Amino acid sequence: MPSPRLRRSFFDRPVLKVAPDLIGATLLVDGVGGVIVELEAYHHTEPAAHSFNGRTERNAVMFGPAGYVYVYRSYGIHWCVNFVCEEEGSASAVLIRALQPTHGLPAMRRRRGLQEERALCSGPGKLCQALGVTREHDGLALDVPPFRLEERVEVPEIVAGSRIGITRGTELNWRYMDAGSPYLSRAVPREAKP
DNA sequence: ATGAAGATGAAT
DNA sequence: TTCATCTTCATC
Repeated sequence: MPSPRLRRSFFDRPVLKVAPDLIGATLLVDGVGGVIVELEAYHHTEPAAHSFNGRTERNAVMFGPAGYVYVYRSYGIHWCVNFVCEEEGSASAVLIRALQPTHGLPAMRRRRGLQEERALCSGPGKLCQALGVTREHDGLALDVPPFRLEERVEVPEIVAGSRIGITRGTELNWRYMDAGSPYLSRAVPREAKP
């Protein structure tokens, strides 16, 4: 039987508290998805956050209430999906970086043009392609179809590290991952901490 | 109006 | 390590 669904209020608290609590939750888009095994937190006071320099057309959703989806285009090629956290106006979010595929594997393989399970959702651009997430999803609530988010049933070993592809603000408390998962976008760094 | 950089991924 | 590909945003 399915786990309880996460409500939007789950995200209405500090982004650094939400991030580790989301590891192990299941994300589905139109029934396709899997278990979140890696993500990164972006607080609006961080120079690396898209919201750091204020509201723009692209990041507008980040300035709204918690529990909504922020999708942006990366390198002109890929899509990346975030969940907005904290109270309205705070403009903080978590970037979903990797999933363990559990639902709709055939659809994922078709969209990705690959067979290898490890390669389906092991990166922010990859998982958006596998789940069919695009600009169309920007601004949607994540507790309403096509999105569905289920509570985790077991708490994995969660470790934190520094964010990937970020040159400023590299402290070891922004990237969270399931230490034992083979579906991460990158290996657990040596300096990772519990 | 223009240009430089970018929360990536795949191939070499 | 290179490159594809193009939007976004700051600056001129």
